[in-house]
Amino acid sequence: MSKSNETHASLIQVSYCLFAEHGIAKTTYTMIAKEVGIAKPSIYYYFDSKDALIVGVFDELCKGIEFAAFFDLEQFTEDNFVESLIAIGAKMIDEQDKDPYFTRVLQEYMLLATRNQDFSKRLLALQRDYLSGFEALLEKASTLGLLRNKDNLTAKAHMLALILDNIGHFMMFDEQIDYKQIWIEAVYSLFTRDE
Amino acid sequence: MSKSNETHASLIQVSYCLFAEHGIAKTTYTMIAKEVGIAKPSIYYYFDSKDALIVGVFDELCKGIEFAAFFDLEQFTEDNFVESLIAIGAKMIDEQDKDPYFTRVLQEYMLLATRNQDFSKRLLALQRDYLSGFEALLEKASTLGLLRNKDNLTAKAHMLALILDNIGHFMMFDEQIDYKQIWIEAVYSLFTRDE
DNA sequence: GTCTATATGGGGATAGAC
DNA sequence: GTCTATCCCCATATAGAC
Repeated sequence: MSKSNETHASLIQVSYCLFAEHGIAKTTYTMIAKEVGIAKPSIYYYFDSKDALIVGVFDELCKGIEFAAFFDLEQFTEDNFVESLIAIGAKMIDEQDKDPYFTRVLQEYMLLATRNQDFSKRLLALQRDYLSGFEALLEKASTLGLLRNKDNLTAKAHMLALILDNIGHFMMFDEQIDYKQIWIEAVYSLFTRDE
Repeated sequence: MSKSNETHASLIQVSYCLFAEHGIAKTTYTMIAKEVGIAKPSIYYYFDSKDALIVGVFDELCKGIEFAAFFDLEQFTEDNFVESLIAIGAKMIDEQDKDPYFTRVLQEYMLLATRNQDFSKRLLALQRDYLSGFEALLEKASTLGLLRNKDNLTAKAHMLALILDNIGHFMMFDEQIDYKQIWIEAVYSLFTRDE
């Protein structure tokens, strides 16, 4: 990796952490430069403005978090459907547990998105990707005859998406809740199972 | 209302709106003073610092949003339980629809709370209030024999709290989802009903 | 690519008159 | 209670050498 790429990556990485710790608006070039170990004006060689840096961090944040990165429709079969769904949710909860910065920074961008079309378009696309992903998943489950009830698949799919999403929000400042159990209950509530 | 109280209330109200539109960090005394129609230093008569103003807006934000303000346990009976639960959710969704500022400002404070003990304590208490409120509600439903399944009442209660909470988040930037239907599905998924 | 030096603007906050 | 005038600081950003 060239020196240029190294510094670029370091700028993104450091900014990401500082955005989580102090918020985007209160993170300054002075703080970033100090942490990266370069002079403040050097940042302008990589990003024309603070806004450009904010976009750069967002680009990085969005990498590899689309629905398909976690859910592979093919892997779900009649025999493993419920278990797979629960396992993936548990995995996502673990990852958020390990990187508490992620949710915070994402929240920062969600708020930015309420005032900025570019961000709102991209976040909306991401959200829609998850909603339609869960819809496809439940359709497959329905075809396999695994659902307790086949009505309103769309609303049910959205419900799952909402729960998984909000677990992240809650985790930001309440560690005492059994999030995996909530996810299990949500999944069980839709699927038939021995009781 | 005295002149003093009038200005105080106006400062809170205007700040609340500006916080939603521009974010707390990017809202300045200059903007607030202009909107309220007083000179910038006059604000210091009411709030010693910007931090004090931020707390003042938060105090106002917290008024009347506790669980009991929406859910009265007494009103839930065997006959109206599911309908009441659905109706209250629908009412909360309508209110958030009418005041899109509320969720945004609350989100701003949630992020502040990740860096500030005072805010995090108070938000945590509010969250716990909702979680235990839903627990009590489901216990009553269970006693009345209305639940499909009596296991893991806590996780089920938390699931409802999560969904209602996150509907607000989603509403911030996606108006095309049938949120009331999602709430209905969530409620139905726990209660027995004719199918 | 990275530096030092510097410009410029606007933020929060205070002094003190009315 | 509200004003005008003013201070200090630090933010983003630029100029230009190396």
